[in-house]
Amino acid sequence: MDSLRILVVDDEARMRKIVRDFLVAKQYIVIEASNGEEALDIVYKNKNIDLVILDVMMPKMDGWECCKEIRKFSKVPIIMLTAKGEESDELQGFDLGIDDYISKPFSPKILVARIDALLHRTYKLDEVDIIKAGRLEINKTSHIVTVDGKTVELSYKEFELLCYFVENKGIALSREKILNSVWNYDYFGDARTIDTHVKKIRSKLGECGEYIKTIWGMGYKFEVDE
Amino acid sequence: MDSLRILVVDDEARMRKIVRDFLVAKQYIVIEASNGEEALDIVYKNKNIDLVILDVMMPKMDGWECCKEIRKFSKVPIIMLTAKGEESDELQGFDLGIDDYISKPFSPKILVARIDALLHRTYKLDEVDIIKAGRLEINKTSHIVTVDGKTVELSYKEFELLCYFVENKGIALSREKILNSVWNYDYFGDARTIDTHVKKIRSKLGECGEYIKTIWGMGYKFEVDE
DNA sequence: TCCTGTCGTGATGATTTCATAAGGACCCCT
DNA sequence: AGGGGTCCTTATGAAATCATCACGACAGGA
Repeated sequence: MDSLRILVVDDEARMRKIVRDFLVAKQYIVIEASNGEEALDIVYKNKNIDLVILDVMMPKMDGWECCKEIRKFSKVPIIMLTAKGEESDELQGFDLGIDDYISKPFSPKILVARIDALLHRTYKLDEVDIIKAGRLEINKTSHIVTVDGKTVELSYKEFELLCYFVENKGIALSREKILNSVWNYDYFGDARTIDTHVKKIRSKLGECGEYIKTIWGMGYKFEVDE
Repeated sequence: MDSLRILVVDDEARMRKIVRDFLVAKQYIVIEASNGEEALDIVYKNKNIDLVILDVMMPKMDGWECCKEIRKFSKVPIIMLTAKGEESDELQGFDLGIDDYISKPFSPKILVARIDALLHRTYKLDEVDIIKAGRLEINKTSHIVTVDGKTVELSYKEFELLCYFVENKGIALSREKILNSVWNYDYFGDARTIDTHVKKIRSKLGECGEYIKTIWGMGYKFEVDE
């Protein structure tokens, strides 16, 4: 994932610096604005801003106002920085379309956690679903399997079957169970078709193919040797 | 696996509908409650609820309170729906015995993914079926037998037979009974075949083989010496 | 073409049978 | 009572039989 671009809007340079330092440390790209109008301008011209951190208290155009304006043309996630005692403003904030708020003073942990959470919610970053097993890595999101980092080409069914094995590692699986889970429940074909798929997966995975164990008279089991 | 039953608790009908639609699409059975007390009642009376999705903000009895009450008599997995900015409550939530939380607003994918993950955590692991007897351990799920922690390779029939013995430890079993239980009822071969299997199991189990006692003129009995 | 599923074959391992040895129970005889 | 014989049961090892699996090849379909 490439670095995400975060716009920090605050009239106090000191505050911007604090926030920037935390974010830069977390590999984000930070753009700064010292007032609402400038922020509006930047968001408008740079369509690639991924998140806006907006201070409430600013001269000329305050945070709420700025937020309202941004929402007229953009759905970029916005986090508001509110000073203490402004909790009553929360509801207003949510109505205006902010996605989260952080009360000052805040800890760096809170700041980064909230940003991460919001970015995840918004861009669904955490849906990346990776399962590792020994030298094997399965990325369910991108449908990619690697052995020692090298990509292995699997067909759709092979991928499904492998996922099922890995998700049930250590469990002895009968052919019937496998058929019912990986194939549609209305599939009544030959259970031997599993053998064929297992064979192909094993050969494609190379040495990792041995992770799929045959349990004689029973079925298969996925297990990583120690 | 049959359809799992999920209880959705939220005072807003609109919210319940959103969640319900996603879950029904995923083949879950959805039960609804519009407040904490109702939820409590449903969980108490229907022991077959497999998961509870609980909104935090509810009139009368809120989510935390409801969770605490449910935990007094049930271990059913609970996912909390928290509104924005309630992240600080997280820790409290986990103390109260919730299993996961999802911040609003959430994507359907997140919701379903978390539910799936939690159900797997909760019920898959419970499927692990381990029987211990002296220095012997039988893992029925992964079809593994160990003596003093060392794996012993048993064939399918041997495994079945050993399980039968262990599950009936202390009970004298006639050959006929064993045949009828471990072999298919339509097997009419020689009962001597049991002897052969017992012999193989005994030798494979080493010293633990002595757990299988011969009862002269009768059959066998599994018993761990003190 | 590539994916998926089916089939036949030989190899492998599991199961059963069989022959024989070993062991226990019982009885008779001293 | 105890030794020895006999009968019946169980243990053992080997051989025969049987079932399952891996593999290659192929067919139908997207």
